[in-house]
Amino acid sequence: MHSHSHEPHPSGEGILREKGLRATAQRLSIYTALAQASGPLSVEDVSEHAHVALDRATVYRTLESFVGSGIARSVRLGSRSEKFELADCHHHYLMCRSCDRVETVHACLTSAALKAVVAEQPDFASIDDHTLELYGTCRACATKPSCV
Amino acid sequence: MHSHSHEPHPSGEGILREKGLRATAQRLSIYTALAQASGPLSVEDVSEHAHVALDRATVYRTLESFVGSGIARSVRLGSRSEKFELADCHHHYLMCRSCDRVETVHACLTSAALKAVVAEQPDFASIDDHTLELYGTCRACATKPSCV
DNA sequence: TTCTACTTGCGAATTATTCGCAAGTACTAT
DNA sequence: ATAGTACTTGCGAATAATTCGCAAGTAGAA
Repeated sequence: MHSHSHEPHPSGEGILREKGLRATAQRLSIYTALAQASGPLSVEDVSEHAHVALDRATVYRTLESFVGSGIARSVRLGSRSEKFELADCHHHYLMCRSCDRVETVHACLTSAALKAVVAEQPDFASIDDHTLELYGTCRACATKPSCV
Repeated sequence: MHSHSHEPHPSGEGILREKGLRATAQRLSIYTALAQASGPLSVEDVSEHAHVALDRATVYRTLESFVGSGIARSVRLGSRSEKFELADCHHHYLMCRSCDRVETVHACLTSAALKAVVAEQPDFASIDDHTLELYGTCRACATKPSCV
């Protein structure tokens, strides 16, 4: 509600310029849609949330360039189509097998835990990123007796 | 090369019966293809490696039933299409960003490391599985000066 | 303001995945 | 071994997801 003092996310235009991408209305709109989303968006989701009309190919190409320049990342949480989110914050996902609810986890593995996993892999020089997806049962489903 | 003493993997037929699936030539062939593969296979890979002709829809349906009954699992290592592997052994993947090589990691996170990640998630009752994908640079690429 | 390279929209082409149905066959109980 | 039934398969077409080529539009540099 506080109008235009300073944005929660750094201005989309600044981000795009920084990465050497031209700041078009379409790109800014796609960036804003991602920034305001509560989770990863599919190409269709992006089109629905954007405030300008977007051709499907434009959305694909834009998201591809966002991923290429490190602005966004692609995730595939079991859905048929690819989804995208801003890459500004590393996190993981918790998924309930019973109700398909997806929760974001901001905690992360310690570097010691990661090192332990790759200790036996002599072929890898360095690990610089990772994804972790956790599957389980959320409390609501666990207490429901109908849920086997 | 030792002919027919006893198989490395339990007989496909036994596995299928155990899960309540009819043992057809197609299913056994698909099971064998997965068992002999060195990594996850796409639907097309399965068709190529199977020793009988397989209709595409049959491969999709069979893999779906394998996943449903816990024989196989589906993985999406960045590829456009879904891939499948037998679910008989939990493991993770290490991927080199420079050469796209994918290596299997048999070590796993400790339960303590996992607990630490979900410590702040009051909504989840239990975690029963997880996937972990590691991105980095393999030694070959790290020593190559052309590799930035 | 002009120029040029980068972008977009459109339409069509590919690729991935699913569906409906008739014919085939594994398994069960004779 | 045989027959019956439910589950599977192959085929063809449908749907969904993603990519491509090209002409017109536009951001940003000069």
